[in-house]
Amino acid sequence: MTLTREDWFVAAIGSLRRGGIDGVRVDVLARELGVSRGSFYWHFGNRQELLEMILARWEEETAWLVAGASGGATPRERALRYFEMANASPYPPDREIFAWARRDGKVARRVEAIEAKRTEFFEGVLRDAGATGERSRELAEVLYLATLGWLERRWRSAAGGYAFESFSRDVIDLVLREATGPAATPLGIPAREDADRGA
Amino acid sequence: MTLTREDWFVAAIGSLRRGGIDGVRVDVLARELGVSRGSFYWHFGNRQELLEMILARWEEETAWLVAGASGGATPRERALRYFEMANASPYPPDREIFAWARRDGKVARRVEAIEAKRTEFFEGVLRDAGATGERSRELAEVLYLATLGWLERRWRSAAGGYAFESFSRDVIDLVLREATGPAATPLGIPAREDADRGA
DNA sequence: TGTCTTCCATACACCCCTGTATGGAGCCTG
DNA sequence: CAGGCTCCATACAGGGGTGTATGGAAGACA
Repeated sequence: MTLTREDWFVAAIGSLRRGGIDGVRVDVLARELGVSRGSFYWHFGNRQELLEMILARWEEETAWLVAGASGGATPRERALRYFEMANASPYPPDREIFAWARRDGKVARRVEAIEAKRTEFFEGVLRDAGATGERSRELAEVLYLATLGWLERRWRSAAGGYAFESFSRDVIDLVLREATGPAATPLGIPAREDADRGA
Repeated sequence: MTLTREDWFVAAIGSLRRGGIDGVRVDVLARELGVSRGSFYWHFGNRQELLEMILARWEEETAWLVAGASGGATPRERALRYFEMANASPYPPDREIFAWARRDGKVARRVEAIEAKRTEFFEGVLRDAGATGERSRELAEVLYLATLGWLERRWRSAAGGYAFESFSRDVIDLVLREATGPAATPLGIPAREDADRGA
């Protein structure tokens, strides 16, 4: 019944979900696993090495998402699959990685690179749906930000009873309608600021 | 040049932005303010009292947002004002409060109560725009989640050059079009799952 | 001028955490 | 069954953090 490096990693993900990156502490994990810290320092050089493993594993998530979602037949289905997979992802949670990135510039740069790949995926989806270059970039951002908002809020209250399936369909369809639509005037709204600075 | 309780609070918000709630440490603040921890323990009973002050101050933000945004003439303008104010809020940052809530059930409950007020506001906006009861709740959630996504991502890369003004206008108009539209079939999309489980 | 109040410094006890050094139990292998 | 390898326990040093007790400086006030 000896532990593996992966066992420590799994326990670390649990601590990460509960207490953020600062909650990932080797003595806490050791107590949780019922062993001493001596075991940890055999499998890992130090705590930082475990944190690096968490970040590296998280970085792999996006390739997994994009590969899986790309199997969808239509643009709508590809976006839908991405949402579904992100919602049931087994990887380290985005929220805690982002919180970590806020406190560590090196992490922030790596997170930014991964997010570029994500929006790139949505951009392709929207181009396939008929959006032009500039507009597909912006709408891709809307789609991606919607997933972030959802993942941020879903851990409590299921977003007020609003089911994930409904939410993802709503957002995707709202954006896709815009992408496939005429889009002469951006949104059927008077082109610039007309009724804005009204009062 | 003596310090006030508010001075400590302001310094705490700075630490909160940089290091999350775990980064709010009295000895760090003391070094930052150039005084000893003895000063802190005169103004506050303990660290927890400072954290409570942060949360209480954050709770006040929503009333400020709703009151300010309610001055808008049209539903669209009210939503737009909410977005603008949230984007330039002087209150403790949502992101860090949410991260805190993930680690503390008591905080989570208070956050949930505040979020209910926020979605309630958007719900009213969408009802004013013509959405029915159930639909206004769902679309309100879409709007709110979009603000969360934005606030999560804006700290880096300005969301890929996609300006806040464009983003907020896009999201609001997308949702408002849906709210004011016919909405017989929810989104101009075949009512239930038709092309979904296709391949 | 003496005293009282306000605000902060200093010092102490204590806890939690990291990293390292060392030893030891158990298994595998010849 | 001797030796080596794997995995973990124990013990130590050290840093960083909280909270408390006590003293002290500086102004208000009579």
